[in-house]
Amino acid sequence: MTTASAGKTTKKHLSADVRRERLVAAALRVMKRDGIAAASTRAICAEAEMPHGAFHYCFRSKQELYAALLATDINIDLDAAWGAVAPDATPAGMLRALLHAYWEAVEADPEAQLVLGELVNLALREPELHELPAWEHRAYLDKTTAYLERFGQEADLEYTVPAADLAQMLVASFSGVISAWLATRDGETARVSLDHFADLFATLTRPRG
Amino acid sequence: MTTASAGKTTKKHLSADVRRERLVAAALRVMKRDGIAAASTRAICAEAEMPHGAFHYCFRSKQELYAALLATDINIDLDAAWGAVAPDATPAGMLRALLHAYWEAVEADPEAQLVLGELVNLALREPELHELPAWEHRAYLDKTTAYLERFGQEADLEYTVPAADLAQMLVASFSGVISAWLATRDGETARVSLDHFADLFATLTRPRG
DNA sequence: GTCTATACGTGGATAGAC
DNA sequence: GTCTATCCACGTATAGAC
Repeated sequence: MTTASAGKTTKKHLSADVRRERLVAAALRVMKRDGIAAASTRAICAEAEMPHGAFHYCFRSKQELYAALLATDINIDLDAAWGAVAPDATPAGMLRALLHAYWEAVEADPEAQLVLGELVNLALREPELHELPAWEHRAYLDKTTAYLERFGQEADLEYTVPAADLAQMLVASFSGVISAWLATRDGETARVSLDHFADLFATLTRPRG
Repeated sequence: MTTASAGKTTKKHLSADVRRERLVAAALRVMKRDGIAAASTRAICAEAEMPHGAFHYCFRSKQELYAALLATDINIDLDAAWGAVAPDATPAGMLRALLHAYWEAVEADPEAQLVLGELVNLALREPELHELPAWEHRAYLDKTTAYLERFGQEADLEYTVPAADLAQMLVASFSGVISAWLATRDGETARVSLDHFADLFATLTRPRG
């Protein structure tokens, strides 16, 4: 303690790491609320209750913030969404439950999907960020594939196409339903589509042996 | 002819309508090349070889240009893509041909998909533009539904789900495959997904009677 | 390490000459 | 109707005081 203000609950002298975290969180809030275009470095610092100058000793550039945002898991947490799904139903019922669990998370936070879309679009334009959407997509596919394989073992099922192919289709159809829903906000239609997809994907399973 | 320069091939005194067209076309070129963020009114006017001031007596604001862009059919022309598909194959073969025809158009012009995504994301944020993606999506669904019904009649098929539901799934799965491909640029995987989808959707058809 | 002030470019939009 | 010059707000980034 070299100063006399040791007892004050001052917010100064935060480490650069915690500042980075707060800036990332603040950026996400601003983007969800007002869109990525409104998330200037000034707006983000204001949201984080930091002076504007703080930005550039936490990030060398704004692109670095974008990269940090894409590295955090903005997307739905598959483990959380699928953790509660009962593992002993029929394949069709199982897949329906899976998709509905995921869908609830989407409808609970539409802004997250909007921001994710904006961020991915932006990254696809910047050569330095282009690999990030690819990585995120790959991670999603891997998680889905692993889940399908685990489920196949537990329910004593096998798939008539490679599990990776089925994962691709699951992810693609879900992503497409989200896009449609963001435009129309018609949740009923989205659910109908998901149910149909679940029934279709169930036809790609059969008892093992 | 009130001036002495009657013989010159001057580009002046264009009607506001043709200027609007040229600005919209120029905007699309700039966006495809450099992304929507780089498509400033200045850049667009330069691309259209017009002075910057021309912009604001063709459009009251930049939002008006966005609206004009979304009104033009940036998306794949379904009639053109599907016109060449042979109508006498099996349902699965027919659907494969359909999806492949569409997919060729996507891979032939990836930038169009990037711009479309950027434009839709932008419109979803602006209350005044929010209805445009909904309209475009609706138009796409209607066209797909009409096509499915026509195909059903010609091939003497019926669908085990409403044609509108099937159209939703076609559009959603396709849109999802595009998203994945934009991130990964893995055309082989995209085609595998599309073939699987075609086979699945074929199971939703049966001979009429 | 922290923050203020500022530099510098660019954005959309407009006023007013022609 | 057409175009030039300009306005003003805001973007990222940095210099330099504390």
